[in-house]
Order: sequence, then C-alpha cells, then structure tokens
Amino acid sequence: MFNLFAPQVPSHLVDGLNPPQREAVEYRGDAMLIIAGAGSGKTRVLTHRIAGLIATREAWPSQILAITFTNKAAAEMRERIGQLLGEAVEGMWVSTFHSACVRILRREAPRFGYPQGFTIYDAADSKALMKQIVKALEAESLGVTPAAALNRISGLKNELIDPDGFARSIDGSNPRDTLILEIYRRYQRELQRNKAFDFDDLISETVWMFRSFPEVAALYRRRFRHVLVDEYQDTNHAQYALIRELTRRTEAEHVPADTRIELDPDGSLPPASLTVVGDSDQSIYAFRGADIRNITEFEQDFPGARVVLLEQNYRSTQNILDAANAVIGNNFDRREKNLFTTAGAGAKIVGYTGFSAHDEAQFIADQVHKLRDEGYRYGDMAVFYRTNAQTRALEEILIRSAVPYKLIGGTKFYERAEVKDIVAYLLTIANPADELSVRRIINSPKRSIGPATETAISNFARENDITFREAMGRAGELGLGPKVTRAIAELAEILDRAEASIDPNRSQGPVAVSQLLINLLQDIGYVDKLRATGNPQDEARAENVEELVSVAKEFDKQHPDGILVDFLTEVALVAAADEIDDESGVVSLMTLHTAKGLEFDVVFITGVEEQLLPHRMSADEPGGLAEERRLFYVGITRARKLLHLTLAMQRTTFGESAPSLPSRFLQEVPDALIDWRQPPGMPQTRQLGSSGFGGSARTRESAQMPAGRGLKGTFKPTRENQRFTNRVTGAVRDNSALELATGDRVKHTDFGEGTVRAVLGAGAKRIAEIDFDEVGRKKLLIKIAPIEKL
DNA sequence: TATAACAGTATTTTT
DNA sequence: TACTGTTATA
Repeated sequence: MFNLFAPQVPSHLVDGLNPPQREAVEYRGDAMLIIAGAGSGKTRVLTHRIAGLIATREAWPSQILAITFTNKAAAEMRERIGQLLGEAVEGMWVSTFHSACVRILRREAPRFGYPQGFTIYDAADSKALMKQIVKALEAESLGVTPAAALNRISGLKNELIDPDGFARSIDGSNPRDTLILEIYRRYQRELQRNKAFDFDDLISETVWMFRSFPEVAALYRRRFRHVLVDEYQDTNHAQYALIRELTRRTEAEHVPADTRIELDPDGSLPPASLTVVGDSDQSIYAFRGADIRNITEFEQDFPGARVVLLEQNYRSTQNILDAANAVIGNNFDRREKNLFTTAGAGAKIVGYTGFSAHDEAQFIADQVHKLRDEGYRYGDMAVFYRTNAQTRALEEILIRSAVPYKLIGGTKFYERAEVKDIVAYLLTIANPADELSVRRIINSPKRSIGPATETAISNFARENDITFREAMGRAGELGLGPKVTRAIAELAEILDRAEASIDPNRSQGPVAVSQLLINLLQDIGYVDKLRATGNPQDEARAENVEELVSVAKEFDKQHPDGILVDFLTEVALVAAADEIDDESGVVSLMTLHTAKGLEFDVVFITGVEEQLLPHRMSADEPGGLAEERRLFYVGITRARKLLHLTLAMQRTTFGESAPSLPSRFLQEVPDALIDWRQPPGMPQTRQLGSSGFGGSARTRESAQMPAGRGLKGTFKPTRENQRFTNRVTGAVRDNSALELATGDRVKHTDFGEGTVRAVLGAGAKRIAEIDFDEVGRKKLLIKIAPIEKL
C-alpha cells in the first residue's frame, strides 16, 4: 500500500477539525468523494486541503484547479487559502466551470478558427437569435416556440449531443424532432457565423476541443495535477465529461516533450488527483441537466475512490436541523444521512399565514424590525422565494416599511435594455463578426436606420461575401439615401476609431476599458440623448449607463492589464450570488436557487404553498416533486438561528387573485417545531385536525391537496377572515409634504388609527414609528405611506 | 420610419 | 399585471 496520507500537513490546517474533516484534508489518492451535508464545513475542508497541498510542496499553486459554483465563492476561496498560507497565491485557478472554460477557449481560439474576442451570448441573446430562426422556419405553427427549442438544444448540449449526433438518435418519423434538428443546425451555424458561443457551448466546446486536439488536452492535464470540484451534485454530463478529460491518463505519444513531471514506466502521464464535494440532497438543478448520477456513481466511475461523509453541522440549531431532516426524509431513493449539531435546540421555527402576499410581506417587515431591535443586523437576514414574480409584493411592502433590502438576481443590471445596448457596442468592437450585436446598436440611439435599411446592408454583405459590419464601412456603395448613408458611415467610423484605440500595437498602447467606454459614449451621445428627453425613466437609464462606466473603472483598477474581452467575459458571467455584498447592512432577497451555498442568521422562506412550493410546473416532471423538496431543504438549511416559514391564503397571478393551500411540505415539518403566529386554515378546521390544516397527513404525489377538508372549499372572504388583522394592500400615496410629530394621531388605509411614537431620518427618507391601536407598532416610510393626519 | 394603441400571452428555477 | 408583437397612422 502506498502512503495515502500527506507528508505532515501543517497542524494549523488540521487542528480543530473533526475526524472525517481531517481525513478529507489529509487523504492522498487519485479520487475522493466528500459527501458534505449542509453546513458541515465543506468550504473549510476544501480550502484547508488546497492549502495543505501547497504548504507541503506537493503541488505548486499553478497545478491546482478548483471549480466553484459562483465567481464570488471562487474569490472567497482564493482569499481564504491565501490567509491560511500567509501569502497571496499566484497562478492557481479557482473559478466556475464557465469562467475556466472561457479562459481555455480564448487561449486556444485560433486553433479552431475563432477570434480570441469571440462573443458569449447570454440567455437573451440566444433567445433573440432563436426567435429569428423559429420565425424563418415557421416553427411556431408546429408548436415549437423559441423557448422550447432553446430548452431542447440546451439539454442536448449538456449531454454533448451535437446536431449530427441528434440526427442519428431520431428516426425521422417524428416531424417535431426533424424540425428541432433543423433549428439546432441553423442555430449552431448562426453562432459560428457570429463567432459566438452560448452558455452551454462554453462547456461542451471545451470538451470537443480537448477531444479533437489531444495534444492541447495534454497541456492542461500536465498543468492541473489537482482538480477539485465543489457542488458536484449539480454538474451535468458535459461538465462531468470535462472533468474526465482533465483527469484522464495521458498516453505517452501525447505527453509534451518538455514535461518535467515524473512519468509512469510506459511513458504516460498519470491522471491528476480529483476531489469532488457534494450532497445529493442539495441537487436542485436537474432542470438544467444536472445529473445526480455523477455523484451517486462516483465510486464506480473512479474505482478505489475514497468516500468521506461529513454529517456534523456547524451552522444551524437542532430545531432547524430536525425540520430539515424530517423534510428530506420524505425523499426515498437517497443515501441515508442525518445532520446533527451540538449547538442545542435553539428557537422554534416561526410560522405565519398571511391573508395575502402583501400581508405575508408585512409580517416579514415587522419581524425584520423587531429582530433588528433585538440585535440582529439587516445583513444577517434573508428572504427566499420560489419564483421571481413573488418579489413585487415583498418589495412594495419592504419599501413602505423602510426595510433596507437588496434584490439578488432577478431583473439584473446587465439585462436592462440600455446597459445591453452599451455592452453590445463593446461586443461589436471586440468581435465585429457578431452581427447580432451590430444589429442591436445600429439604430440605438435612433439614427433613422430601420428594418429596410438593415436588409439592404445585409444583402450587400451577402452579395460581396463580407460581414455585415464590413458592409457598413462601405455605406456609399449601398445606394441608399444621403441621410441614411451618412448615419451608417458615421457609426462605422465611430466603431473603427474605437477598434483602433484598443489595438495592442498602437503606439501609445491600448486605451483602458473605461476610457474606451467614455470616448464611445461621447461619440454616440447616448447619455445626452437620454437626458434630453426629461423623462424620469430615461434619467434612471442614464444613471445605469453611468453605473456601467463605474463598473469599467473598477475593472481597470482591479485588472491593470485587463483588456476589453476580459471585461466582457466578466460581464457575461456574473452570477446572481456574485452580487451579494457582505458588508452592506441590508436584507437580501433571492430565489431559493440563488440561496444555495449561502447562510444567514435569520431566514424567511415565503410562499410555502401548493402550486408554488412545490411549484405547479414540477408536477408533471419526473422527479420534480423530489427536487422541489430538496429546494425547500436547501432553504431550511441556510438558517443559522431563526427560521420563518410563511404563506398567504390567496395569491395574485396574472392580476387574478386565487385562493392558495398550504404546502404539503409544511406537514412534513413536525408540529412541535413550529410556533405558529398565525396558523393556516380556518379556526374550525384547526380544531379538527392536529396539524392545523385540512386533510390527513397523507401526502399524495399529485399537485392537488386532498380536496375534502382543504381550505379551498371553506375559504370565503367574509367574516371568518376578520381574524387576519393585517389585511395589507400594496397601497401607496405621495405624502412627501406630510409633517408628522410625536404624539400625532394618524389614520392608515390598512392599519387603521394610531399614534406617532417617533419620527426618524430626514427628507425623502423620513420614517415614522407608529403604534397602531389594532395592529401594534409599525415603521413606515412617510413619503409613500397611505396615511393622513387626524 | 417612428410612434401610439391594441391585443394576446405568459411566470419556475439559471450558469 | 406587464411585456411583446402587430397594426394603423402621422
């Protein structure tokens, strides 16, 4: 037997670890699977393991590739390793799958006929492209929408099935499949023509590249001797294949000549060591092609792999863990695992049923204020929801209640039209072949270049076998009117100038990204035109554009040698969770998916209702319900000290209000663990059943709750519902002129009459603290509160 | 070509 | 509700 343990990992890297954690840090071998329950200290194990490899000189930093789920997690891991080693580590790759692949692809781009500045299409870009194709093929009449086609193609790419492979797998008798195939072919052709990759391509094309160029793969295999992958349960087949390619043995014929690593007797380069960390119970991305088998079959895939189980939880109280264990225990077909802690029972889980989504939100706002008074910071609290649509009511109430918050994800900064416009300019400059981006900017700001003109340019380009962008440079030959010709020529010149200014061979050296952006904005007059309208929305847009300039400035500061494509890569790959700023003292709002990997002292899981959690759409997907349950489990296990489960009796979708039922998952949480501030179900119903809502504890695997004694039948918006004291609406009014003083009596549209206790802040941010006669103390933003002085 | 008005449809989750 | 796409009109 070889010595499978490290030559003395320094004690400060293993002290204080429990035995399995310690094993995970010290084990040496080709493959290790760390099954890490929620909160079991896996980040610690991973960072200590990497630091150990470097400290013992078993590996140079540059021989390490660590894959995380978000860029933020990557940055944190890098920093923690630096702290453990007492110095910053250079040359180590810590990044997401996508970032790592972009890096490789850009470096190797010339080998497969792509420019280094190739464009990365985000979901919206892909959709725009797909819309054109679907329209051209009239596919919609056959029931193939752009979204459906993209979904299908994404699935294929995740499975590493290219158009030819797909062609082989279908029998041709299914017209729908034949159509999808044609769409897939055209879609890839367009991407190729635009010199662009979509998100899925980043992974799959890297795999293809490695397979087509074994000598290139060998370079990376030689370099990365230790590969570590976090959140392994959420890897899809393409990502799995990528890992396999990287950790494969390199045959002697492909081993680079100048290799200084010790080779095996047959001249081959032994495989790199692989460490993966994951938890099947937290797999929530099956819809995106994540394949749980990657983790469940790891031991077959990598014979001799060591498996380490981390079950001790260092995050949550026992009550929270009991709830989590009970819920996830309802998923059959899983490896038994029970989280435990020595932290003590802790507070009970708080339950609350609102009359409406606004009412639910009001409870959260009140609770946030109360907990803040008890010493929790805003930044230690988070609100989770299943769908982004739920944010509306939450935001309305939080604003009105003066709760500082930040939406994580959702309609992101980079998805705003004006920001996309400017980014499209930069994309055009980096990759003139990207016609999608050129077309996006050609008439924005308005230049009187309409569809007819665009077609003319496009035709001219085709006839002369040049790109759309090149055709613009020959505007004079298009035979268009003088005004339009000048507009096109002018834009082409602006772009030429911008391209020239970042030419690395330029005598003064290339201009910084932020300077490029500033010059460009000057040239096109984008901001000025927005400001000129006097429309407050356009003012907000102008501010967003300026925000982008600050982002570029910050980028220049962080990466003094960074070039435009680096900036664009960063922009293309920002993840929702990357936005979280730990220092800012505000409550975080995010989806349950975004919450993965994070933790907060205080957590609110909202909308714990049938049709929402589990979501209605999951009902007819195989395994959908189990995945929803894992999502709920992920949410529960984010909480360190205090967990809230909230729901509403009725919820508005599409502007239509409909009654909702408590989630079946609520029944899975032992009654004794929940302190219901406002239980679901009617008072009468409550006396009948033990768990507080209609029906037995029997859980059906259908989307509907047992109808018999469910709320649906008994619920009427009448007298019975009077017990919902906070019947909150989203009402606001402009109250900026209202002067309030302590002791004033006021009347609020939702809360009734009350007495002002205190007025805090100044100007637009004045906040009144009011004791309402019926519903207790509330904080309100005076500017928009629907109150009047009595 | 640009804009306004209207009708129809869509919300699951995301790198 | 809110956004997108289509159509009518300036």
